Amino acid sequence: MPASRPDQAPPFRERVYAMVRRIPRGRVASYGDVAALVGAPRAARGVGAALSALDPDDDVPWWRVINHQGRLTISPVHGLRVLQRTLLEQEGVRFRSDDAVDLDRHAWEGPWGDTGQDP
DNA sequence: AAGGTGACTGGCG
DNA sequence: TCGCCAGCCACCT
Repeated sequence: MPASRPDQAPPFRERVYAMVRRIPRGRVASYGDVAALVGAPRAARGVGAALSALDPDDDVPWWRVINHQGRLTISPVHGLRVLQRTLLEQEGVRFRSDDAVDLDRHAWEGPWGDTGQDP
């Protein structure tokens, strides 16, 4: 048996993608929440960087990740911010008059109950 | 290999 | 309550 396993844990980005894929339709999570769920509670910016590196073909629901205030902090270039809002609204996510998502109503509580696995 | 960047946050005035 | 500032982390030259 090998004495060491340096590559046991998947790369940061892969863990982020795997977690974001588990966010249910019509729900949202903050960058910080996702970071904490993948074991890097201070890497909120890293989550944003990981999502910005996604290809259009990837089946990762990146639009369900917003900032902790419920606002869309994605770069407005290329119409991405508008796209994100459109996709969320199509899933039934409601925005308040101040352009923030109603977190009390749509915030994802985490993977608990998703598969019955407790941390 | 060292420095710069960004789809973040929390703290402070 | 709101805006600004500095800290943090992963990734790319």
